[in-house]
Amino acid sequence: MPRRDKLRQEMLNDIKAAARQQMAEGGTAALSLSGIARALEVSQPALYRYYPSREALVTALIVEGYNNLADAMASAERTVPQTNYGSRLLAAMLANRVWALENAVDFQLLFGNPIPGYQGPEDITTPAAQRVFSVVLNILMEALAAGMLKYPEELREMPDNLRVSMSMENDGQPVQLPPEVVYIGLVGWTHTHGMIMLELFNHTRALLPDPGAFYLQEAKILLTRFGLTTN
Amino acid sequence: MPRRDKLRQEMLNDIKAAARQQMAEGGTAALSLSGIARALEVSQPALYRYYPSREALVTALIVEGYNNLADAMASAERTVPQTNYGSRLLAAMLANRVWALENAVDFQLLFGNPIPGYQGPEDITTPAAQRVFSVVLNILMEALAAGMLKYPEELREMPDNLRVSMSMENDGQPVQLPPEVVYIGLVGWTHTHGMIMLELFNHTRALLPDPGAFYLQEAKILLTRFGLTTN
DNA sequence: TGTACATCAGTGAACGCGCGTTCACTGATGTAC
DNA sequence: TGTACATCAGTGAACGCGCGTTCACTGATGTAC
Repeated sequence: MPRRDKLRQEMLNDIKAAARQQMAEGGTAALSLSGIARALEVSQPALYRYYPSREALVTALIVEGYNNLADAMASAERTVPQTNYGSRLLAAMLANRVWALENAVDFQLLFGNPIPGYQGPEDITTPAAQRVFSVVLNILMEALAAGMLKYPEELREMPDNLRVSMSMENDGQPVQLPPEVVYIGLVGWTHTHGMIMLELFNHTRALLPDPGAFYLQEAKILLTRFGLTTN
Repeated sequence: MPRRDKLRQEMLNDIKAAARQQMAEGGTAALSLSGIARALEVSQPALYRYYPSREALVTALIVEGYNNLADAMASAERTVPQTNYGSRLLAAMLANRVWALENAVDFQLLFGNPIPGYQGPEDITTPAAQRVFSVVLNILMEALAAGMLKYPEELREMPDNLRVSMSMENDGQPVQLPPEVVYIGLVGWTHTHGMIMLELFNHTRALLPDPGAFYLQEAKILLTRFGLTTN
């Protein structure tokens, strides 16, 4: 890579890092190009060499955020023996919480209030978002194929208005997922998401001495509900 | 009430209404005194007759929001016969979702990203927040007293780091709640909160054809987990 | 290896905008006697 | 009922600030021959 291109890559990363730093201090709404320019000691118009607008920078941060979260979950899950589906799911769920707490502003960017005046290009952000969910769905699909996944009774005859539909890319091949698998994924996602959100914004502080232990316990209970064990 | 005082009350309400209107259009971060002044066709400094600062207005909106949510849940719950604890809880849970969807910005104000530069006076906001949770806890306490609440197995011997502690005012008397009851409340709260948050910010749109049906189903399953029935 | 040109990074000045807050002031509404 | 005074609502002007974006320009880095 030519020298100039390398410097450009570094600058792109520096801008994103400064943006995150800024949001970490003043919240997601505090993201401003002028602040970034100040932090990097360049003039404000210089940033337009790298991102055509503030919106474009936000989009880049969001996409990178989804990818980082998905990577964190995937690499946590990969440390567990492949056939131990319950433990793999547990690892992914725990990684989700840890990532959210350690990257609180990124998490807010992805799952918090919509950014004022920002209308993200969905064709770019939604595939990135699906990557996160796919980490979990992949494990569920493997568990299903191995006959280790138990459909709970209430799903035996799933009413039409609950039939979740989703297809997933697997080695480039679009695969239509069984509604039950997506449903199970959603149950887990909604519950863990709620725990994370409430902990992140301090709503459970006065109640829960150890939110991590609570999270762990509920995650395990979730797994047993679908016939999966961990150890 | 003297005429001037009545006008003052109306103005206080008009300001809050305009603030909500403004946030509904541009998100919670779009709340600005100048915008409110414009909408009400008064000069900007005039607002300082009513709220000493922007912060004070935000605090008022938050407190009112918690109270409105608690009222919505409480009045939904009260339409059900008192001894039908499961149905009362279900009504409260459903009211929670409906209120969040119908008052999306208020909900964001209460449970979304912290407001930039705003450090709320916790001695004012936390009692208001507790009122919401108390609606649910009260029903659980009554169900417990009636012997209708089933502690699930995993709570038989609750480890210390899961012992949630909370006391509640009941007719002015502070009552120490059994950890198990708070725990059950938390399980319900975290799960419903996650479903609401993800639906509110459109993260489940591509997956769930009918988020309301999903919510209802999960709420019912939650109740059966603790031995409560609905009908 | 050297030259001529194209590409790119970055600057300083400027535009137009909205924001929260303070201040001295006017005029209307209420209160005490 | 009338008068004198205090309280309150609201105004216009001003302060100081930060923001995103555009523009014409300079100087450095890379490329073609």
